[in-house]
Amino acid sequence: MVAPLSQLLLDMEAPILRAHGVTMWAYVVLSRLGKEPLRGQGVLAEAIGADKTRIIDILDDLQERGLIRREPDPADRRARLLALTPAGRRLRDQVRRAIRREEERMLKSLPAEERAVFLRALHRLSDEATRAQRP
Amino acid sequence: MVAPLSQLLLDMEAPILRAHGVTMWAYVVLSRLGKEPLRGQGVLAEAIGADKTRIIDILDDLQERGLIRREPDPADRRARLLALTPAGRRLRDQVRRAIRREEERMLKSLPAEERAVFLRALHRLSDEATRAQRP
DNA sequence: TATTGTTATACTCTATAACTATA
DNA sequence: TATAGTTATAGAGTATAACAATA
Repeated sequence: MVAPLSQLLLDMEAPILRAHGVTMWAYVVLSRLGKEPLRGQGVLAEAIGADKTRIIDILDDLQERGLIRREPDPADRRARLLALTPAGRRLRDQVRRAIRREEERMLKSLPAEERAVFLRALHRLSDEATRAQRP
Repeated sequence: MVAPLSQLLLDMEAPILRAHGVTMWAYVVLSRLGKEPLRGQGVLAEAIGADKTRIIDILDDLQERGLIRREPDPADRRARLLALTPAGRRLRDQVRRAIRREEERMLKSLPAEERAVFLRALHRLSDEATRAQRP
């Protein structure tokens, strides 16, 4: 039951992401970064459950488009400091809002009370899931 | 939230499937077939959301191991009739029981009432998902 | 000619190993 | 020497196109 639901969500998100010119992983990166710089691409990759080699092209693209800052850490110039630019934050918020709207639509078939319980349970289980995967 | 949960379920199922000597797709095939023959590999592929070319090796293997019957339909010898053998049904039931046990374990953190609501909502949403994907 | 299953091929995603630059 | 990032390569999974058998 979970797998088809996950697939439906991906299919729902795909046109939204495309309309905003980002791939799924690019959006995941934008969602994880904030105004305050994150230290190290490896740390970011680990945080979003991706390989460090996989996010390089994504970061290249986001940087070229002015959506993230990415500069060597003065304290250790091997590492990169990563942060959203204002434009990156705007884009992330736009996409997030569009996706949330669609999610709301999908949840419309559930009565309000049932929906609240469902989301709470889903939160709990997915928290356990992420914790179980990095023990 | 759904994606990590889906991943956790896959990771949980992997060792069970391996212990019983089946891949995920082989188990999906066994789960879909019954005693009464299903007519056509294309129909089966469509039903489990796979490509018809992808299930051929899986069917070859399951047939060699005596877990399914697979014979030309006398009425139209282009198509194949597919059904579980008794051994196939036994294996499917064993795997299903083992997976259900693990799922119960994962749901233990939810209060009984919450769990019931959660599962009902999940049923509803995943039904809508499968319907939405084949309109 | 159209359809079922099969084979061959190409494409995408992901992981692994080798390389560079800093430390 | 060890680590962060990068590049190059290989592998799994999937989809597309061409083919053989039957209708």
